Amino acid sequence: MNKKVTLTVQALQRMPYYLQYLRKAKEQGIESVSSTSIAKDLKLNDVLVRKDLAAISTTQGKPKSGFAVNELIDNIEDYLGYNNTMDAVLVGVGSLGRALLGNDEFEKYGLNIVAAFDTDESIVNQIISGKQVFPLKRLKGLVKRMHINIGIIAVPGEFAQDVADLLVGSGIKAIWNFSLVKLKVPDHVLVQDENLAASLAKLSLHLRDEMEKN
Amino acid sequence: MNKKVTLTVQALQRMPYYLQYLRKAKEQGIESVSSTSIAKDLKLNDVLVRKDLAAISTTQGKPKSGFAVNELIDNIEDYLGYNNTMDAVLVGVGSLGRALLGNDEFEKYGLNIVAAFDTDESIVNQIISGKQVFPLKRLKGLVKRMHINIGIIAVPGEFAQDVADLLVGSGIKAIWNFSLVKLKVPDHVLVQDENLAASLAKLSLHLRDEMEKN
DNA sequence: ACCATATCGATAGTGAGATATCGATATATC
DNA sequence: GATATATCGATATCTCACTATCGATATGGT
Repeated sequence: MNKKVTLTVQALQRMPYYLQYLRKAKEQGIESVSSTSIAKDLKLNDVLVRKDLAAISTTQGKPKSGFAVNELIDNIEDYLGYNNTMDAVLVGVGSLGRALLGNDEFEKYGLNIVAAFDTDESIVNQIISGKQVFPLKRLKGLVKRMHINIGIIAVPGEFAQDVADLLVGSGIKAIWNFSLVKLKVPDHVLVQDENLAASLAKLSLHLRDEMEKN
Repeated sequence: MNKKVTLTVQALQRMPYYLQYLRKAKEQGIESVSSTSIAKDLKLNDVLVRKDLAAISTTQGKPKSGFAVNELIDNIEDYLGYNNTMDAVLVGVGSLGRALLGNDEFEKYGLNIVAAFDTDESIVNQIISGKQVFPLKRLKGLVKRMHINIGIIAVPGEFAQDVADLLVGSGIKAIWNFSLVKLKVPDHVLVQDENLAASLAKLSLHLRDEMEKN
């Protein structure tokens, strides 16, 4: 059973970093870590780390030694649901879609892409990275039959809303959206936007600032 | 010339959405838009939109009509540097790396990947999506000669810091980091972390919450 | 030409998240 | 076994992004 805690969005986003850090520590045979040292290595405030860990940890940290690595790892994995996998379908087998299909890291994070969909005749029925590509018209049936909860949108912006509507109509509960379009969906459906353009914008601005210094 | 304004990080991240929205409006022949309507469609607060646009716009918005679409597009593109391209190198030609190489969208955002690097002998010297893959040892020479400013890290976590060190040593000014490792770099180097695991965490939690309702 | 109203910019208020501080406590050292 | 100290949890404070409100103004409709 999971503890009934509600982390802030930001805290939640830090969890994968903690997990990565803890796993690495475990590999090195370290059995307990302090929030201070985590904070230093991850460039965070130590109180912040302590609050984050306190929120998901079943046991308290001990003065002088800190938190038990193994337990923390279990707690975080449990909280993030890395143990019970989520099934997903992917729509749009372009360059980005192929990458997502081929990314074996996702399984570690509890995501399992069971099938892909596209309208392009030349791609349909192929098997890419071990996943079959189906024609889009078969999406609804498949999603309903297999009780899939997550849809990944990797199509060009102009088709994103249509695909979203289709996914929602098929009973999907969450959408991972790689297009730049703000999707209109019912309240109970979560849209997680992945905004690569925003990252590029930050890079661009930093470079401009650096240039202007010289 | 760019205006000397400093947007907050969050505002900066919204810019690509505004841009996408405005381009679509332009396609439909719309000449002016109000911050109210943008806010409604993008699910943002109208005052927020107004502040964002005021920060980058050269002209003011007019009551009853709003902002001139064409001008706003120019302003945002100018601000985000979509017009003068940034050259980048990519390190790590795994599934993710291939995807990034193949993503033709990046060019629209001003990013141009000029070369890729990997240590895997079987990949080196191949041409993938029109970009040549070089052995990692040649990175420093190439980056220095071509004055590349951006490095993209798409290698497994355990090698990420080493690659970062190499990039920094080659004179790179910004790193786009797709690994989950918090990189240690000098102050003048910007690290932009792309945290897909965090997105998955959000999806996972939302699903769990939805399940518990029933 | 006038009026109603949508939109704007500016200022003040709110709230979530991050940080600083403090006393308590367990452990390592002597 | 006593003491010094690193670490913890709790509370208070601060910060900054976002939101709500208000008067001003230009434009479309009558």
